[in-house]
Amino acid sequence: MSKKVLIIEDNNEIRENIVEILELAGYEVFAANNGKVGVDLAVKNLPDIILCDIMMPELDGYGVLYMLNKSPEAAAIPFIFLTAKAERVDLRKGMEMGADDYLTKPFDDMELLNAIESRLKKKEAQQAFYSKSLDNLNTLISKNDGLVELKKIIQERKVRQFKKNQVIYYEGDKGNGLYLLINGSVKTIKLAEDGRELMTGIFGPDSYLGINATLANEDYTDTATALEDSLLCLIPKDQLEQLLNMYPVVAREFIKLLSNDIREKEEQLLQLAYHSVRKRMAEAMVRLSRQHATEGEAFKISREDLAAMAGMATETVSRTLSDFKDEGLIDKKGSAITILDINRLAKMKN
Amino acid sequence: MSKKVLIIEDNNEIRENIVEILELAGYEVFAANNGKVGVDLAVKNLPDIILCDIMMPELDGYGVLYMLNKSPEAAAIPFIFLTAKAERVDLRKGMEMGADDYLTKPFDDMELLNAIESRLKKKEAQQAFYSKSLDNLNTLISKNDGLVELKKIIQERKVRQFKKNQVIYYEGDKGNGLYLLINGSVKTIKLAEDGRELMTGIFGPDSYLGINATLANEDYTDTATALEDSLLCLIPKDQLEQLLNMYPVVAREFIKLLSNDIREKEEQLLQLAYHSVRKRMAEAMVRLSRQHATEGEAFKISREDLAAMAGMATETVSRTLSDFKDEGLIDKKGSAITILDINRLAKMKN
DNA sequence: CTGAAAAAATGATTATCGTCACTTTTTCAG
DNA sequence: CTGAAAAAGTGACGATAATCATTTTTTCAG
Repeated sequence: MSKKVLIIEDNNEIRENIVEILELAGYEVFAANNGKVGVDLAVKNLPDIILCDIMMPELDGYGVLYMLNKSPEAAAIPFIFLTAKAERVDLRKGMEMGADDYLTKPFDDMELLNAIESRLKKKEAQQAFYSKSLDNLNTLISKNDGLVELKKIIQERKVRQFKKNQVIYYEGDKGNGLYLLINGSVKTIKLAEDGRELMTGIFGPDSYLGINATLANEDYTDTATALEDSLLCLIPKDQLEQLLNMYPVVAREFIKLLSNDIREKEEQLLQLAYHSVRKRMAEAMVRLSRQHATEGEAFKISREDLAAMAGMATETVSRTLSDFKDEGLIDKKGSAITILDINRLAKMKN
Repeated sequence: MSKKVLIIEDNNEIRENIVEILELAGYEVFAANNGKVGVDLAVKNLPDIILCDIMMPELDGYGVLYMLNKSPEAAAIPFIFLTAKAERVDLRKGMEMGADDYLTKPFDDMELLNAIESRLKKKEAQQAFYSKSLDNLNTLISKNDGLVELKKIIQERKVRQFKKNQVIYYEGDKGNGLYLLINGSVKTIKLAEDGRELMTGIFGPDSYLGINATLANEDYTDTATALEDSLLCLIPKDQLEQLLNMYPVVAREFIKLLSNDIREKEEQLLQLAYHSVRKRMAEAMVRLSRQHATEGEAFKISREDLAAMAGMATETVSRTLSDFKDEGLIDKKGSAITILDINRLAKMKN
């Protein structure tokens, strides 16, 4: 079956030219001459890939991308921006919103076709990698029916890539499901009224995001952001609900996850309440090193994220880390931190 | 069927005298001449009431009470201390540990029999009240099989009274089940290394205690203490486990409870991290007034508990409350606080 | 009702950590 | 490799809230 391509471009000449090229190349092509129609077509037809101009009247390219990100189905479709040279400046913004590639106009036929091909291939590769990596998903696997069922459901779902710093969901968004983090890493933060952030969690592969919002039938309570390019899979709420009702083991499993989460949160509370910044920073280091497995290996994290993690000012983070370095507890150059003495960090008195 | 009484007393003369009196009164009597034997007999025979001397060699009365409190079954048995005048000083300690009454030696026959009678009656009354108050347990009631089942299990269980300030379970204790709070109120706290306390929860009727420890199959993560005389019912772990496996609705219900708990903890985290003491104290006031339902009504809470709730020093609590009073937000005399302007408290900026 | 003990309040002092302003280092596109 | 922008680090300063010491008020058994 031929792949479906959606092209959104207000300039008739360019659009028709692209349609012609793509049809000749054997794709099934849908075309829209403005953003609104484009979004409609995308949601209805769920094409395999979308090409979209940035500068358009009414709804521009960024707007289209934003709208598509709202629909879990459409958000997973590879998205390529078409830009004139002048627009290149704001392009990073688009890439951070989750666009996968961009083409600078004018481009020739081969450039276009290659870009599409490689995107489609990458998507397929991701899907394959994902299926394979699921075999490593020890968390929920056993010989039990319910869990096998959950695994199956997960396997059937499409994956979606999130760029570094791209937001996965916002605090207050309607919880439409549970995200399973396949690979990469993700932080969840809550915003205080004055705009300061507090990190409520930091996650590696095989973690679930938005569990409590989904399971409580409420809005997301925090904002999830990719710390690096990450692959995630959305398990829609209704499917999850069905599973929970049919298979007690699945429910039991989630109960355990939630219970442990509470335990962690309580621990964090105690720390925030009565531990000095020094001690809190040490705790954060220990947590991070656990997250990043191998000891002695450097990891990168911004002072801002560290500050949000330990609930303190970025300047205080800088100072404390400098102290730690002087004391031989860690090493650092730039944003890369290496833990040298995890035992002393873990046992820090005050 | 005649009621069973266990008497633990090292003095042979006194013990035999009491046995005689009780047998004449129609009770089935077990006697032990030291604490160890007494505990054994109590756990094995589960008498309806226990009489126990305080001063005994090896295991004294406090020790017996302590041991009995470890067994969920035995802990529910009414417990009466027998004391000489000289021992009266430390008696409060015993009462706080959960003893229900005390008799000062020497006592005459009628004093003894009356004490026993009234204790047994009170116990029965509690049990009856408890069954009735279960009807108000809206939390888990619906027409669904699973929940009806849960309710039945709860109804069959024995209640147990906890005195004001009595500990229900300690942080680190093996989680042997879930407590349902029938009436009264309970706080849960975590201890920091330096001994300072942080309150992780404050509960009113129809709440569950120790959910997460029980459901995660771990030790209790906090210490639960009765804030006033409270009635609780223990749902043992294995029965709960069975229910969870048989009835998805029950599991679903607990999942919701846990999820909401996480939400609250995250909110608390954010507050601790970035809110001023003033604001935190205001939040605590709001939470307490919600807990104690009727606005304008005074409630009692120690500055120490408030400090643990908001993660600050007791002196700071005093100061902040005085400020609030000056500003007409609350009224207070002694430990009794009345909330005057809940809206302004809730909206407090900083 | 009374007095001792516990709890609460207040005052004085100080350490911690956040803020602001500025410098230095790192990062990254071209 | 280069230079501009972003991130990290540093210094000075001050506000907040903890601590310690003491006084006042409340509680509660007798």
